[in-house]
Amino acid sequence: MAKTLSQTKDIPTYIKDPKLVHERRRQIVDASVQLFIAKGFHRTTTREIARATGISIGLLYEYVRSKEDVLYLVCDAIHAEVEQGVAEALRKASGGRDVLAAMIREYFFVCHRMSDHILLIYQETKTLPLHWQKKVLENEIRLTDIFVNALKGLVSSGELSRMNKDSIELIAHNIVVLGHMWTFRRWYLSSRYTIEDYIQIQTDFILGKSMGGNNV
Amino acid sequence: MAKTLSQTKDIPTYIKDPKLVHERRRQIVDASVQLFIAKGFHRTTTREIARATGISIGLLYEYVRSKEDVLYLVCDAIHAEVEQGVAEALRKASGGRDVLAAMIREYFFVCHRMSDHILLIYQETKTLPLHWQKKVLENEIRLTDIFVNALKGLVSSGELSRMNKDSIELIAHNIVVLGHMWTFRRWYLSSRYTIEDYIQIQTDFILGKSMGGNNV
DNA sequence: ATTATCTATAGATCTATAGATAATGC
DNA sequence: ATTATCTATAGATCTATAGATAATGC
Repeated sequence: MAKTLSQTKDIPTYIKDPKLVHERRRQIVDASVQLFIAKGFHRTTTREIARATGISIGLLYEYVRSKEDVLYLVCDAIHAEVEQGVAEALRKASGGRDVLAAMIREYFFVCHRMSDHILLIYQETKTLPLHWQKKVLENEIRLTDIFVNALKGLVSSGELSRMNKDSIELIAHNIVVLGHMWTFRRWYLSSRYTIEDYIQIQTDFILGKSMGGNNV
Repeated sequence: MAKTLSQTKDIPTYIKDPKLVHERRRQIVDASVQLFIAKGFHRTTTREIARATGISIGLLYEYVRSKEDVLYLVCDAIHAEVEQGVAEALRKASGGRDVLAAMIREYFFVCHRMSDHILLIYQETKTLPLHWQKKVLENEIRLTDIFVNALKGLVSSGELSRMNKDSIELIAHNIVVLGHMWTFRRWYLSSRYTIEDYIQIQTDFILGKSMGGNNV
């Protein structure tokens, strides 16, 4: 079979029908996410992936070139889902008063919902080939930039006090990471705080309302 | 050879001399840390560990029962080093005025120095057997508690404004995690901020000096 | 005589592919 | 006739151990 190679979404395949590629890869990703979350990437075998997807091992390798390709597809899908969740959350948050608090709230709920997925990214990013690590990290920046822009808007509309650009950017990173913190310290935090408590306290912290009164 | 089993530091061994066990394991850990940081746990083979340690593969298995034992030893050693670094840092910080800022500063420098090691813990904790995961997480809490106690001291001496216990605890977690953030976002942050800048901005943020002026 | 160490390898994977077969569309 | 799929397996590991040898201390 003199296969010809078609290119879809960075990963080449021998399957001709792009629709089919899309669908099958979605199935592969859905099966793999579960497996990777449960056992980690390295302890999941390609046979398990094929079995959970409902296809043969041979067919799996028509849709990806390697197990690492699967990991990349998984990371990419998770990011897409998070980004979509965040975009929607921010739409909800905008408009009302106290926009920043609402954004934080909605974003933290996304983290809450997608805990396992975010954790997986933290664990396995380094497992990817370098050029894909870069892609994952770019995704992370894109997410942060959403908050950077929101913060800038609030500053220029006077709802937040003037800050230099470096501070704004870093605070955006802080918000993103404090959302992630709920995922990677959840084993401890969730026994002490509900997600509602967590959001409440963190919002005060981020807005400078906890420590504001220090006397130094 | 009817070997008898001796127990050292949670991991049994057939080697009788405890001093030797300690020394060899230190060698194994030193070699493995490097390898795990460079290639990750799963992509490092036991043969590589033995070779890098300067012992045979057979001898390696006299000092540990499994590759996972090595990972646990590594995680434990890293935590000991971080904790020692932090303890020393906090000693330096205490006494002067602006204790909290000094603590943050010293702690962040520890994170800066031990970037790769902290990152490794984030990546591979989930790889450990459950009862060791728990141990690693307890270590993490112990570290956080150092900050909890420091914050409590500052509150009771009036240097920080009154806060409820939940807030204090969570802020301690925040400080710890914002230190870690420098390690897992370093690829991005270090191109924009020096560690000094980072400490400066984050300290203001934590102390509520960035956003304090928001008008809502 | 006991403890520490090494060599050689069993046994168990696991990824990826070659070659055969089934399904599809002109 | 072309595309999609499956079965069977080559080939390459990798962990862990058995059994042999060297070093140590009484």
